[in-house]
Amino acid sequence: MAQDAPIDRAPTGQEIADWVRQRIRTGRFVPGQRLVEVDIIRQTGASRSKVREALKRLEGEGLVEIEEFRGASVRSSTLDEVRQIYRARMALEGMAAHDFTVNADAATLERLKALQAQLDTCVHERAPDRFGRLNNEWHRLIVEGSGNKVIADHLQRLNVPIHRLLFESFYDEERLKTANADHQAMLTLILAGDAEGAERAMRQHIGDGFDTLARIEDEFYS
Amino acid sequence: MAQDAPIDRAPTGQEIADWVRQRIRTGRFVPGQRLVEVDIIRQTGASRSKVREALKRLEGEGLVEIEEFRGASVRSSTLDEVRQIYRARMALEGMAAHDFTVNADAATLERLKALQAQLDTCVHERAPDRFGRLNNEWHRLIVEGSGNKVIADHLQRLNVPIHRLLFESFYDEERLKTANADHQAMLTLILAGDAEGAERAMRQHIGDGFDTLARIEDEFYS
DNA sequence: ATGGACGAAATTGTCAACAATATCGTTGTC
DNA sequence: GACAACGATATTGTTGACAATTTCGTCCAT
Repeated sequence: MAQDAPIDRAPTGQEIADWVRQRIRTGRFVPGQRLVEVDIIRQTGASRSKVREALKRLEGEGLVEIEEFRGASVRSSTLDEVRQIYRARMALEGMAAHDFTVNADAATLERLKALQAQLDTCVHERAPDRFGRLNNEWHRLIVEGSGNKVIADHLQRLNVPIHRLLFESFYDEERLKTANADHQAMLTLILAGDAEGAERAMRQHIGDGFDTLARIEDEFYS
Repeated sequence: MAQDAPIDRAPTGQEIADWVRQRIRTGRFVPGQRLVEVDIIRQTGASRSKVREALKRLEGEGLVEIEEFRGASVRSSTLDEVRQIYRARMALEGMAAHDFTVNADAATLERLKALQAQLDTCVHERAPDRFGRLNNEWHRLIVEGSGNKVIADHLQRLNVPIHRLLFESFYDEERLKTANADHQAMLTLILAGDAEGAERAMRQHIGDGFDTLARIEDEFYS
């Protein structure tokens, strides 16, 4: 599933960008780490122009930082910047939840119900890692099902730098339970057609997610 | 103020991207128009690598479309895509209005009041063009003053493809009046510290903006 | 040992030439 | 006149070599 190996044919700039993004998400490229062109060339088999193109693209997305004659490095986010990202997520994903309630078709609703059942299982089995993955799918399903590609695109960009953090919280079992309860409540609101309720719930849910995260970070740094 | 002439020293990729963006905003590059590398080189004095870098960057922002061996052209938005953009704006700028109410300092509030006074004058003098410019400043002040740079950044990207549309509506005098009334009402809510009220008002205001636009487009195309 | 000066190596930035492809006008045929 | 085949031109894609700058190790004086 997750393509992580070098690519056989000559990769396009977009593919290299994807490759780097993935490695940032999975934590193989950590914040501050320098991204040396030759290394990427060796690992992907791409030409230098393509690598440089990809790095420029990633700079545009705010994922890497490029200094003149020093090259690219993975940008690190302060806690305050993470807070700002979460605030943007609250706005956009809240809107997505609203529009999902209005627009989602029957098949998508079924998929959401099925996903919810799987998430419930994870809670019972105390499987935070699997919960994290399914949780991501759950959120993505809402966003894609809202029918707003612009919002989906911006949310995807917002999520990359915090991707790893999205899993952190679920090792706290209390948080895992409340998060799942949030999802169940949202599902009920969605099925009832209460778009504004779903939006409020989504915003609250994401806001709580950040609060948990901030608490963890505080403990970590104190 | 608006720098439109070629640049003297060798421009950076970012500067060329800005240059192209500006020309798209001001309508000198219209949707569908092809952006030939040599032309941009001639007009900016930049090297080809830089121009190509800039175009790739703009592609990443969704502003231009690049086809293999056919080059870059200005992307055109369908009415539905504009609707999606407005929906994203409602979410993000609504959140910005909320946070502005909580975070804005006294100096910024004064600037907002001054701007509002200028806008009132424009309504009296029936100056839709000036109103459009000041209106943009008004919205930007709210966003910048909210203290959330992430949201500010995403909003700026959202606005570029619809920049010209933002002026269209104000040639309808009715719209100009209601828009200004909206601003006044929002200012009152902000000064009263009613963050949630300000957010609701902002969302309503932007939603109405799109409705007006959609009506104009409908008339235009029928 | 510490710190500075120097130079080699590593890394990024720039440019120009060439290859691949698309575009457009011309010609010839029906 | 319509249309296909063809070639000339224009345009974009790719590569490699070279320049500019930083980085890092070495040597030397204190």
